[in-house]
Amino acid sequence: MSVEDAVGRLRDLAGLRRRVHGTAAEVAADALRELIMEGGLRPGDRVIEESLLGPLEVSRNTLREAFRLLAHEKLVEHKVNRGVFVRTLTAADVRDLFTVRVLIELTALRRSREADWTAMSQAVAKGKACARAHDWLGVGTANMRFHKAIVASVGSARLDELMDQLTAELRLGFHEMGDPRAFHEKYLTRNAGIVDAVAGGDVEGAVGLLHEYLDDAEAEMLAAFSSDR
Amino acid sequence: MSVEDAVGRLRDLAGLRRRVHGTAAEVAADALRELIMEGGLRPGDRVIEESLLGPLEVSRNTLREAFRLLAHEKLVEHKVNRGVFVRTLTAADVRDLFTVRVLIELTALRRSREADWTAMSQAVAKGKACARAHDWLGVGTANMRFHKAIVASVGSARLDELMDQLTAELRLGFHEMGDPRAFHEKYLTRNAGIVDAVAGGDVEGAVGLLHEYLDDAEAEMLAAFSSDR
DNA sequence: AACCGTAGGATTGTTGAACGATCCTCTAAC
DNA sequence: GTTAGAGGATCGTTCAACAATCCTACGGTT
Repeated sequence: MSVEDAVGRLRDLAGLRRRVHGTAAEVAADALRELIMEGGLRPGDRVIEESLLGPLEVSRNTLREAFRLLAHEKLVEHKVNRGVFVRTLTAADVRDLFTVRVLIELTALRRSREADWTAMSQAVAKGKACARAHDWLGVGTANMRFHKAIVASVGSARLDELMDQLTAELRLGFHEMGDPRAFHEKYLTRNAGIVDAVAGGDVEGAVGLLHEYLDDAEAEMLAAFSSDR
Repeated sequence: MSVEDAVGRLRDLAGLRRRVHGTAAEVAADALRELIMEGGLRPGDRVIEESLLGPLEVSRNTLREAFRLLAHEKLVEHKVNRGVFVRTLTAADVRDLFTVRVLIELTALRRSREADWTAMSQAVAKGKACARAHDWLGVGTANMRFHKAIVASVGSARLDELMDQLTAELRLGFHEMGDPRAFHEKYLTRNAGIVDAVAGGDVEGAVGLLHEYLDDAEAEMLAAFSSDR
């Protein structure tokens, strides 16, 4: 996406949200977040304040508040006197993210009950639908939703919030990897396997499958990161 | 602490930090955070922008950036068009905080190794020293450090950060409870028991003790919360 | 040619004042 | 007693300006 395209897209995103919610800073942060998720701003890109004042139609102070919000979500990095940069995941970040996921998701899956399984299987179904439509980024989104559903079975608002942040960070890494189909499609069937196992009463088997899933995904991301750095 | 005292303390805190750290917003946030932790601002208190501009010697925009930082740490609540308030923990918050603690700390303790135990026992020693000096808030701080040390054995930066936030939130609740000695002192010996068990090779026994500890602490806090609300 | 210090420009950090928007309170009418 | 509305307090946002800092490119020295 060219810079001009990104700027235009930003104006559209800001316009859409302006009518819906909250403060100007939140609207600006929403638009920027979406642009980053779409790939319009890539990891490592510098985000210059002045270039966004026009498209977002906010003042500099408000834009800086929006930057603070995104910095807390770890989507951008704020370097004093140097500006804001779209976050670049390191191999250490990937390892840390999966360490946390393993710790939380395995325990959450053990605690899950029947009501939680339906949310999980709905996410799998959504992923299959996206795959049939060849919407591979949609498959990735559905995969994330599946894992969020696992964590949601704990019923903790703070844990849900943590998982939201972890998935947002992981998504940054997705953009740096190659073919989205090759990366996302194969995990779809594995998710289905986990649902089947847990719904069939084999909780520990499902936990084992989930652990293998996470280890494999971590290894695949790490391989991609070490190859180009 | 009177309002005038709080304002004076704030000016001192800001002056101390101004020579050390980064941006003005961070300095202001540090000073406010410390004031909240010391009890100079109590849960439910409204924090009016204008009243802090003078003591902190920052502009309104900068102060608002500081508020954003504290809001993200959940130390203050930002209500649109109504201002910022020092956060008040609800019973639901307490339950959620302990749910997360149980999930993370039990797993972390299972993974701990000898190097981690020294950090844990150092925290216990620090707590005993504070108790001898009748510094009951220091005992509470040392208790928190003990639990942070448990989580640190996972070796995850994100988990450490989460634990920092959880302890900061819990501290808000401490201020609302009565006698700090009665609340903190008895947990000191239980921490020591956990260290002894894990160092003696009885990891699962230690995990059991930790679980009981957390359940009791949660019950005690919940009892205090339901009594006055 | 390689190195170093130094302008100069570009960008961020911070301030102060201003004005509109929103909420709360107090009053007055019913 | 309840409701409606006016007024004041406070917040949300913008704008313009200046200070502080960083990056780059230039020129001098070895």
